Amino acid sequence: MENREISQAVIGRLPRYFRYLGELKDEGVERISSQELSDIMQVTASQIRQDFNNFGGFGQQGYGYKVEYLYEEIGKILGLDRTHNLIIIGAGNLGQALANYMNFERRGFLFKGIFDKNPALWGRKIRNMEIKPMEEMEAFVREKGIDIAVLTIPKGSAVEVAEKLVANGIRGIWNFAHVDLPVPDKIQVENVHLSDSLMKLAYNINQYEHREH
Amino acid sequence: MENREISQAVIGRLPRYFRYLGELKDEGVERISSQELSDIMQVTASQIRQDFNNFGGFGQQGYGYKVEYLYEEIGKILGLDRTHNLIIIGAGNLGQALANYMNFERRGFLFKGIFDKNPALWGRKIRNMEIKPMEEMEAFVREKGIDIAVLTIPKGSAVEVAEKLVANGIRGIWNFAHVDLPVPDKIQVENVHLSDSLMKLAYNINQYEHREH
DNA sequence: TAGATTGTTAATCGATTAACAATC
DNA sequence: TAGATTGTTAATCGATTAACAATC
Repeated sequence: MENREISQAVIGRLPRYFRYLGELKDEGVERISSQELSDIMQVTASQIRQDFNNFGGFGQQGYGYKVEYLYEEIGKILGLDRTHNLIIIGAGNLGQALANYMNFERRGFLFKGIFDKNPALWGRKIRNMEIKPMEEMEAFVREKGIDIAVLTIPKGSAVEVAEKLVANGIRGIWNFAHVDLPVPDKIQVENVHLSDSLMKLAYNINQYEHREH
Repeated sequence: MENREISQAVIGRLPRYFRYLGELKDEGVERISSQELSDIMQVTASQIRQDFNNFGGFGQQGYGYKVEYLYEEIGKILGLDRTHNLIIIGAGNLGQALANYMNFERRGFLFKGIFDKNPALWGRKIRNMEIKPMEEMEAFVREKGIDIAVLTIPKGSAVEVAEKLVANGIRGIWNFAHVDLPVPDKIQVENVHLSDSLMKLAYNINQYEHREH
């Protein structure tokens, strides 16, 4: 669809646009101007128009944007019109929580398996899916065409597991392990470092105290 | 300690510095130059020096930085030298997973309570802490001096709960609900929108396919 | 003292915002 | 046609990188 490289700053805003447009659509709103959307989302109308125009004109001068159309188009840009096969590696609390979060399936992320190295968990069912031994992971990724692996394992083993995933054709890793993964450029990694996020919150709380106000 | 406003871009990098310095410290490394750290962390030495200098000089010309000292100082900047009282609101899968994530305690985030509106969960124990009814949350926040609330509830009730938290003196919200919280400026919010993160990963995976390579 | 490396200023780059011509 | 609002260029702002003088 598109050859220019879009900045990650723009990409990072797309899911939020998508969310707001989905809500507007559900409320039955048919059209919206960048200014109206600006008021709701607290970003400048200028940024909204710039962002959308990275992907070609979705609007109509003098009219604005058709909510449903824009929603669909942003969904396509995000790749939500296709399906992705996803596995979870690490069936601890967080892995189980993510497995049970049904909403991902709605967006085309198909939960295909969950693995753990702990034998005590093997065979136990989560979302009607048996937890499998880690040893079976590599063949599974290769043979079932798994696109995305969710890493919810301790950081000690994360790098090694990531290497195996890459060797077996994974395309993206959603990394909850508290470590940076050294993978080839062609593999996409999205980090969710929860403790980093909490530290940032702590900083902002304490900082506020030290400011004059 | 500091009056200039530090950009969120800088703050966002501090936890990662903290993590790497902690690892270096554990490995027994005593000193490091910005260039060496640059090689390890894959950011420019210039950025490292600029970032640290936002908070005053931590290094020594001709020598570099003392790892342990720098680690301690960044910890202080992040407010990890004090404790924060934290509650979790929503005892679903994610709330339970976070409650069980012991590591936060090590950083001074003290788990003081967990609440849910579902009576079936009341009294059940997580990390030796009984799940309490939502009705008790407001008084608890007020009386126990709770600083941080972790919101792991559906988006439908998140805004209303956030308002109650604010009214009872909360200082920061770690928001996992898929909605933006309209709170006063003095309340800090750190959003973890998991599905946004997954969509971003999906975009990058699909985008890579469409590029020439 | 000479060498190394910071702290800091200056230059560059990229992202955001403003402005306005194009056009529905 | 007049009014509204986009698409897009230009201006501004902020963040990153480069350069180098200060100094340990």
